[in-house]
Amino acid sequence: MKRILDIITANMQQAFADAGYDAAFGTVTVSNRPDLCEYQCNGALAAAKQYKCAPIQIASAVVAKLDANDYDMVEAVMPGFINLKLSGSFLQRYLEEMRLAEDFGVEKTGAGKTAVVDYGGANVAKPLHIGHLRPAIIGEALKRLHKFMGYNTIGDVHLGDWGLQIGLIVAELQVRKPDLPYFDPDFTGEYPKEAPFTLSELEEIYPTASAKKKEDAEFAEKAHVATFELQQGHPGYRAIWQHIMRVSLEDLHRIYDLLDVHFEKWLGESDADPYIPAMIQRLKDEGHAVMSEGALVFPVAEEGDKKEVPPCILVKSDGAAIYATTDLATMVQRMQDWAPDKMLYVTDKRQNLHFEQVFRAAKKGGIVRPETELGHVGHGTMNGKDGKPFKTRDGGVLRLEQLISDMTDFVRGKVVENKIVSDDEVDETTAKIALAALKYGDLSNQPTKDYNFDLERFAAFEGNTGPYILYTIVRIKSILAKFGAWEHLSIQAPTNASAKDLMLSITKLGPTLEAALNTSSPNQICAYIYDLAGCVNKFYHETRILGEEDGNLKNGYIALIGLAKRILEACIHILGFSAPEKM
RNA sequence: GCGCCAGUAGCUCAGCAGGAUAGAGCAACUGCCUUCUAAGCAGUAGGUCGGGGGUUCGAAUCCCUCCUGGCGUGCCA
Repeated sequence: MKRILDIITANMQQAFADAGYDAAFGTVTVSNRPDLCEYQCNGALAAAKQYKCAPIQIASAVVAKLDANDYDMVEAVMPGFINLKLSGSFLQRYLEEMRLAEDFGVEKTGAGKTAVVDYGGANVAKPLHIGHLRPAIIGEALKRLHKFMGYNTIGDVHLGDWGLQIGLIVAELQVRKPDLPYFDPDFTGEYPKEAPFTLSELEEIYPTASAKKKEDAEFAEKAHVATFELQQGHPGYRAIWQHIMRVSLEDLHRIYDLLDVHFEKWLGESDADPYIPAMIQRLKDEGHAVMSEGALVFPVAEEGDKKEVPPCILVKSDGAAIYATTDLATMVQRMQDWAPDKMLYVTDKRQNLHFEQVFRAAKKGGIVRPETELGHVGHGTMNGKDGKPFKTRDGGVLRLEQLISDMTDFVRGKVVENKIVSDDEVDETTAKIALAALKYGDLSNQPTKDYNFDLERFAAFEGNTGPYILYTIVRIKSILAKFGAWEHLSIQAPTNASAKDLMLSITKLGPTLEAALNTSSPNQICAYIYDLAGCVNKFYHETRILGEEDGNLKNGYIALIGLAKRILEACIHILGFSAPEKM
């Protein structure tokens, strides 16, 4: 469907042309003075200089040429604004078309394209902690947004499952349990099916080994050797690695499920490993990769750089690969297997320069096509309520699972207190509200900014929060349930100001989603549904819906809130949460 | 040193392809439930948009400069 702004702008441009002025001045915007009008055009002010006459004269001349059929009000006001109000019948037609169209007629800008969203960044053998929350939530929302906009989407968790961290675990395990068959070079039988550690042991082994590495040079050397041998295919170490993967993945799945975050692909650095040798050879052959200070690097500095851009390091001076290498090799794999048009990386913003380097190398080295879109969504840090890094009472890193359960416990208390839902529905309702509070609290901030996590504020049942959005939906659901079948009812022209405001808000869905996609900013969707929910609540407050005696009018009201509900639900689905039946 | 980001109401944040009176939420205060869920709605109060220059008829928004804070800046991810 055409955007309303495009329709009005086209009208306005025609009017400018008809009045003898450059049509380019006819751009219409949403009004910043809703008390005066719904849409405005400031072109006459800009045109005044070029045509050397008073802006109000131009505005008046244009208004005289404007086809007034679609408007309730068209006026030129000092110093030269052109103010517009849409007619009720125009809105009625537009919303009815939205109601009947698939996905509300939002233009599928990604149709036929494939987008890979790389988010998560979980490491095996380490529990998810609060640092993993933002990439998971933001990445999931961006992936779903791309899907809604027509892209074929592939979410990849891109596990940290390779390299020194595994070597450290192998080395530490050997210290603790040297008699295990994995360490016996003469062992020829089948390795045990059971892992030689539990999840909680595993989660303790890694930090212990990591700390030991710093103090114990001999141990560090062992870990490096183990890493090397693992990568060379040492059967015992590979078997341990398999155990680590199995035990860890099961737990990672469980936690991501709690967040309603789902990956299409559970690939990781280990999957990129096989692509590295050929890639490096090719980059060498083509002269992209050169030796520098003992390392093999890919220079990516460009003329006009404001800052010094260091080269991408492909092979360290000790012969090992590094994260830039696996990131590039991962691109090789993705291009080969999926040929995506777009790759989006959701990680901490501090990795910005790294991705700048990798993207440049990917383009220069022909790893991706020249037109492949590469983007880094660098998110800010989630800090504690006091604005300082989030820590547990004893100074440790808070586990993601703990954060979720803290939020859930807090919300459960309120749900029970309200006594609206029956006992056997408490768990499900609580889970939905808690997830909405957590995700909306995060997503309503700009991704790039740091923000402070405040459990009470996010789960507050008033204000600009996830629960407020859910409550609005629940109210509508309650009315619709009492009304009966409503899906077939048609939108009618607005009968009062709050109905019209609600309709105007609904029309802004498409532009909002497009803007959110183009700027990778789910917060724009949050701002939109907050506005929409406000319009719904105001309409709800001012209009007796079920009590309306005029059946025709009542049907129109029902159709309107039904459409609002569908849009709200579509939006929160993109954001990654859902509404309960009651709350 | 160089680069990037941020500085808007007491607090948390929108707004920033220039436009009319800078917007929300929280906190404070005031109204509105015998009527579709008051987890709601309406209102009052609260701001030198970090400072200073400049461009413009018009700047929170663009340019310059300074201050403050955070981050990055070749072999961690």
